[in-house]
Formats: sequence, C-alpha cells, structure tokens
Amino acid sequence: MQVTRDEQDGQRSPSATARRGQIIAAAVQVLAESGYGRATFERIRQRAGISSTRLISYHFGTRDELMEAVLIDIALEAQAAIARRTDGAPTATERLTARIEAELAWIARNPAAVRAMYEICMNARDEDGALRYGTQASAEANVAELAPILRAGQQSGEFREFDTTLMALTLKSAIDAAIVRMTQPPRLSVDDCVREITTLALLATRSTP
Amino acid sequence: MQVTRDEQDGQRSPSATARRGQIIAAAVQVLAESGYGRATFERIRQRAGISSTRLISYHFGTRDELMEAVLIDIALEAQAAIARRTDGAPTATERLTARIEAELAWIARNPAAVRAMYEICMNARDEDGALRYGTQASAEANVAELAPILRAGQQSGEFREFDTTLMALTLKSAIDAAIVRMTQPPRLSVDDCVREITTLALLATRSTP
Amino acid sequence: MQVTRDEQDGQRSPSATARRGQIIAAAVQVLAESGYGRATFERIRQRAGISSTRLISYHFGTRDELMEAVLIDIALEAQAAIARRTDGAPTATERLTARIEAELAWIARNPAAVRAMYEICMNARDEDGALRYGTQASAEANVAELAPILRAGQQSGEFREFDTTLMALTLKSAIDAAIVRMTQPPRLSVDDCVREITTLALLATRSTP
Amino acid sequence: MQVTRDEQDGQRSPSATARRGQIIAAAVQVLAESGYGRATFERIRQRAGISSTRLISYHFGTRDELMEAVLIDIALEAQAAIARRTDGAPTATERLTARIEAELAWIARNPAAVRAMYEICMNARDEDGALRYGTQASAEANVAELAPILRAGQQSGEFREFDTTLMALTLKSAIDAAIVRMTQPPRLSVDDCVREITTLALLATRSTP
DNA sequence: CATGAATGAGCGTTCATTCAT
DNA sequence: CATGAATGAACGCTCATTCAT
Repeated sequence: MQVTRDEQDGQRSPSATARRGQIIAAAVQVLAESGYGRATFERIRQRAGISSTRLISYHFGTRDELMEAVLIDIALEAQAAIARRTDGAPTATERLTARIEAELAWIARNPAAVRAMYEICMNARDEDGALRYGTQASAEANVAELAPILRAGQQSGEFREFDTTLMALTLKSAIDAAIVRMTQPPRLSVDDCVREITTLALLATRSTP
Repeated sequence: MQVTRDEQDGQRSPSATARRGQIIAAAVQVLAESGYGRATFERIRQRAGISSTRLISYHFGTRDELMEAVLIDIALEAQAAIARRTDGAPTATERLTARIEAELAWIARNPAAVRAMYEICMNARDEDGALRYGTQASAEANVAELAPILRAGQQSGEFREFDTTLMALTLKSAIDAAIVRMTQPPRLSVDDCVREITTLALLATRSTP
Repeated sequence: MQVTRDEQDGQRSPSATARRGQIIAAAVQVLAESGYGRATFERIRQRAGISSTRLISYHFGTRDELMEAVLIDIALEAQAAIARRTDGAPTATERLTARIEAELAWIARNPAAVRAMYEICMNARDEDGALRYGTQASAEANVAELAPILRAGQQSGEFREFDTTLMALTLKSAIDAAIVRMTQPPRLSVDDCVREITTLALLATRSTP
Repeated sequence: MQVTRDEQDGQRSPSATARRGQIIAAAVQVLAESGYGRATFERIRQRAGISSTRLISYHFGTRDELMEAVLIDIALEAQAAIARRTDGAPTATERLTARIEAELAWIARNPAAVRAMYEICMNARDEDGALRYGTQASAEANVAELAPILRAGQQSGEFREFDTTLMALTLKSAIDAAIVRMTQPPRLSVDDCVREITTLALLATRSTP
C-alpha cells in the first residue's frame, strides 16, 4: 500500500474536505480509545458532533472505505511531518538519522494516531477473513522510504555494502521495538530511544575505515 | 490475573469437560484465523462440528465468559508445558535457561494459541470500553513466574544483585520481541532465538567474578 | 376454579412434598418481588437454594403448572386459615363476620402471597393469549364460599331476603377495596378495615325488624 | 413523572410522527389484548401492518423506550381530552365535577388505552427489578391536577378547609374504584358512576353553611 | 428422587447500508 | 451537500423444555 495522494482529493470542495477531516479525526479518537470493534458509525458520529451517521456513509461510503481513509490520512500526515524534518539534509547519514528522529518524534507526539493505525491493521479484514492491511504492507512502505537513502549512502561511500532491503527491515524492527519501549513500562524517553536507534543505525551502516 | 485451576473444574463431569475442550479448541482456531470480531458463536459452532450455538452458551454462558475460558485454558496449558520442562533443574541458572527455552518452544509449537490469546487480549473489553486483559496482566503473570527463580539465583550466589522485577520484565520483553522475530520476516529459527535470549539472560544476570 | 385438594396429593412422598413446598415458597417470593415476567425458573432456583432448574420442571412439569400449583397452594392455605377461624361460629351472622375478619387478617399477614396470586392472575395466559385465571374465577370461588352462609342466615331469619350471589359479589368487592386501602397510602389499619366491612355487611344483610 | 410534551416532539418530521402514532396504536391494542409479556415487537409489527420489527426499534430505540412512549402518548391524550371538557368552567365546583365526568368518560371510551397503561405500570421494571412506573407516579400526577382546583375552591369559599393533597388522593381512589365497577360485573354504567362520584365529591368538599 | 446434557424457538438489539429526496 | 426513512442480516442471549440416565 504505497500511499499517495488520492486522485479525487483535488476534486473535493473545501467544505467536503473539512467534513472528512472532522470525521476522520473523530474516527481516530474512537479507534484509539474504544478499539476497532467498537468504532461504530454511531460512536464516531457522537465524537464528531454531527447529526446523523448518514453523513459518514455519505462522505466515505462503506465502513471499510472510512477505515482506509483514516489509514491513508494518518500515513500522509506522518509522511509529511517526517519529510519536513528530513528534507534538506545534505548527506545520507544525516538524512538517515533525521528520518529516525522524525519518525520517533511523530510517534511520540501522535499516540492516538499510532494506536488507531494499529487497530485498523490488526482487525480490518476482507470478506474472506484475511487481514486487509497486514504488517507486510507497512513493512513494504517503510522499505520504500528507507532503501533509497541507504542506496544513496552506499553510492556516496558513507555506508558499507549490505542488502538495503534487509537493512531497512531491520531498522523498521528497531523502531517498532522502540514504540513498545516508549509506551509500555519500564518506559524510555523519546530522546533515549532516538539516541539508541540512531547509534545502532550508524554503527550498522557505516563503512569500515 | 494469576491463572489457577478453576474451582468448578473438579466439579465438572468428564463429558462436560470434553465438550468444553472441543469448543475451546474450535474457538482458538477461529480466533487465530478470523480474529476476535469474527469469532462468533456461529463460526465456532461450525468449527466444533456441533449442531447448535446454544451448546456453547450452555457450557460457557456468555461470549465474554467463553473468551475468558479460552484464555485460561491456553495459559494453563502453557504453564503446564513449561513446568514439565523446567522442573527438576537443579540450579537457578539452569532453571532460567530451561524456562526461556520451554517458553519459546511452546510458542513456536502453538502459534494458533498465541494468536488467539493475542486477539482476546487486544480486543476483549468490558462495558466501559476498557481492555479486559491488558498487557499489564500478562506482564504481572510473567513476573510472578520469573522473579522467584531470579531471587533463588541471587541467594545461591549464581546471580548478581539486581531488581528482580525489572529483570523479569526485561526478559519478558526480550521474549516478546523474539515472538515477533520468529513469526515475521526475516524469520529467525526457534533455536536461534533461544540461543540469543538465553545468552542475553545469562550475561545480564551472572554474578561478576 | 373451585380449589380442592389435589388427587395426587396423597400419593406424594413426604420428601417430594417438602421439595414442592420449598419451591413454591421460593416462587411466591420471586413473584412478589420481581413480578410474573421475571419469575423465571432460574430465579426461583436461586431463591429455593437448589442446584438445578431441572428440579423444578421435574416436580411441576411446565411453568404454567408450577404457577397453578402456587395458586392452589396459596388458596388452600388461605382457605384453611380462614376455616380455622370461622369454624364453630354458631350463627350465620357470626360466621359472616368471622369470615370477613379472617380473610382480611390473612391478607394482612400474607402480603407476598397476595401479591403473587395477583401477579399470576393478571399475567398467566393460555396459548390463545387469554387470561388463564381471570377475576371471574376468583369471584366465583368467593361466591361459593359466601353464598351458603348467606342462605343459612336467610333460612334462620337472621338475614333479610336478597340475591345471595349479588350480595356475595358485593362483599367480595368491598374486601378487594379494603386490600387497596390497607396497602396503599393513606393506609388504613387492618382493624379499621375489619370494623368497616363487618359493619357494612351487617347493615346490608340484617333482616328488618 | 409529570407528563409534558417531549422536547424532541417538535423536531420530528410529519411522517415520523405518523409512523410513531401507527406503531403506538398497534402497541396499545396488543398490550390490551395480550398483556405486557406478550407485547413483543413481532406482535406489534403484525398489528401495525408494517414489514419489519426493525422499523419499531428505528423509531423508538429499545422496548422500554417504546413502552414509555406509549405511556406518555396515552397520558397526553387523556390530559388533552379532559382539559377540553374542563376548560371554561367558571367555578371550582363546576371544574371539579367536569373533571370527574371527563375523566370517567375518557376511561369509558378508551378501555384499551386504560388497560395498556395498566399493563405497563404493573409490569415494566428497570434492571434492578423495581417497577418503573409505580402507582405512586400516577397518584402524584393526579394530585398535581386536582389540588389546584381544590385550592381555588377553598379560596373562593366554595369548598371548606381540608388537606388538598389528601382529598385529591381520596378522589383518585374513588375514580379507580369506579373503573373497576365500570369494567367488572356487576357492571355500572358510566353515568351511574359519574353521578355517584360527583355526589361524593361535592358532599366531601362543600363548605358547610 | 434427582441430575446432566442438549436443544429450539424467540426476542431485543446493533450495525452498516440503501432508497429516496 | 445533506438528510430522513427504511431495511436486512446477524448476533448474543434467555427461557422453558426434552432426552437421557
């Protein structure tokens, strides 16, 4: 699920976009607090402070489509926030550390969004009962983001030779582990996590002198 | 939720116990395959090959109670399997490694049960919408199991001085991480995981000479 | 529904009779407290302190039969209590006042039974939806009890000529009204009610000199 | 439960109001004929001639809410009918007699509604098993209606001094008794009842000359 | 006399969705 | 852009009852 801006997005009127945003925000809160199973149209309606659940199905169609919209919205926002912090870094090393830092910072600042994403990924299923958005999807997305940075570093000589896909997955795993360590006792601070993961990343990637 | 054998357990007739087992086994499969939200009485009925969902509510009462029964059943079985492998180890060091090994082995051999447990813990909620069985509960259970071993090792001089609760939590985290690494690509073998975690545990606990 | 001692009653073993009494007593309490709709086998089982609802259906068959048994039990007990107080009164006048007094006294002393009776009469229905025990039935029973006394008084010259059925119904109505006045504010004492109704009865029946 | 027009009532569309009325009317009939316990959504659906019970829960939510809506609807209709007949009476005496007359007339003309009300009041219970709408509530409502008339009569000198609450309760009791006499054999005509109760009321309240 | 196991029917409720404007 | 009305499908649960010993 490579996330790109929806085609229809440009065609939407400003008020429609606002309504969608309002509903998505409510859905995120409900998902984070009450879980996927209880994230019903009715609860989301209450949270959004709108009059009828019909408004939700009007703007998003089915429940599955709403959930996908939530997922995309969160992913795009995260991407944007991370890109804002990562752009402009001249070297691959700096871009890598900036990216890790930005990712962890975004996670720390948006626990509800993270939880909502998690709820959707672990529960949304298609008619056959198969998970719609497995961990696979999110892993692929991450590889797509990290691999280019890693390749650039290898070409510039900053990084040693390694399998970029495997390294991207490894770093993704480390970040996932950090999420747990930031959210569950004994808690680590964001800064500590950032320090740890960036150190790990640099040691793992730097070209041996 | 320290899991002990249910009081009513002894009072149950053999046939009732068998039926319950049959239904629990079916529930585990459905939970693992289809997730908590789709683990309905009807699906479980099909899996168990019984004629009516009424049989489920007859033996377990409500859905929540069924889920709790599943949870308890899995926990008891895991405890028993681990105890079987751990008992008789003379030293704390051996008991610790045996325990880690047994736990990981059980996990590797019972992926459906692990997944079912996970589904219940992440989705079962009470009327207020709060998670019924948080990670907290499972963490506490693990501490209760590990801490005595660690204390014994400290008294015998095998282990250095450290906070046993914190160490137990840390080892629990390592095992949780290992679950992920055993189940998600790039996959590690059980043996590799065992080796890694036991090494980590021994290094972390051994008394400095 | 002229209530007579059940034929099977003599055939029942002492322990069966005791069990039936225990269950009936529990049913009366549940009916009085929770109403007909909530007077389920399960609630009665709890009250009776027995292990299985099966014991109820074993002794009484269907729910309807249980309710009828409760009704009969109450009616017989009331009849007996009233008869104990009424027997031996030499004149019709005395028997009439004794009867009114005894009836009101029993009612005052057995509010739960009265309420249970009421619940059954107002709610028990047959398959067609018709009330099983209408007010009609209880009225007829009362007439059957009172009319002989009234007729005897007429023959002895104590009472004037009147339609005994109509008079019996009227006195029954007065007693029903007294129940309400004894149970709902502004409450009247049993003694006041007795005095009022007996006065009314004597004035209404006595032969004019 | 002082009955006032529901706030939402004005917000309801004409078609919704019509549907609600249709369903309430059907519910009244079913309640009167089959009793509270058998007044299921399915039976009401049949009576209302609608296609799905879902339409009932759509308009009323839960069964309890439907029953409350029925109760309120009946109470409001009775209030309105009585007010129509009572308004414009110049003296307290006339208003009192008009009110008694109107009340009995409404009761005589709406036996099904009376019965339905009765069924709900005697059977509807909350989760604790306590009656939702006791006789207390209806008594209070009646006092609230009658007391002002009585007070006005006292101030104008038409009525003697007495406790208005107690008198209101007494008149309410007399009316309740009249209901029984109108509906159960030996039946009295409405006119007879009206005559009797109004006479009683006037004698009981008039200021002694 | 008592019990355990099983069962079928029915009920209210919830949920997302569709048909109309 | 928004809303109201209606709907069908599924679910968990409760209840009394029956079939076996």
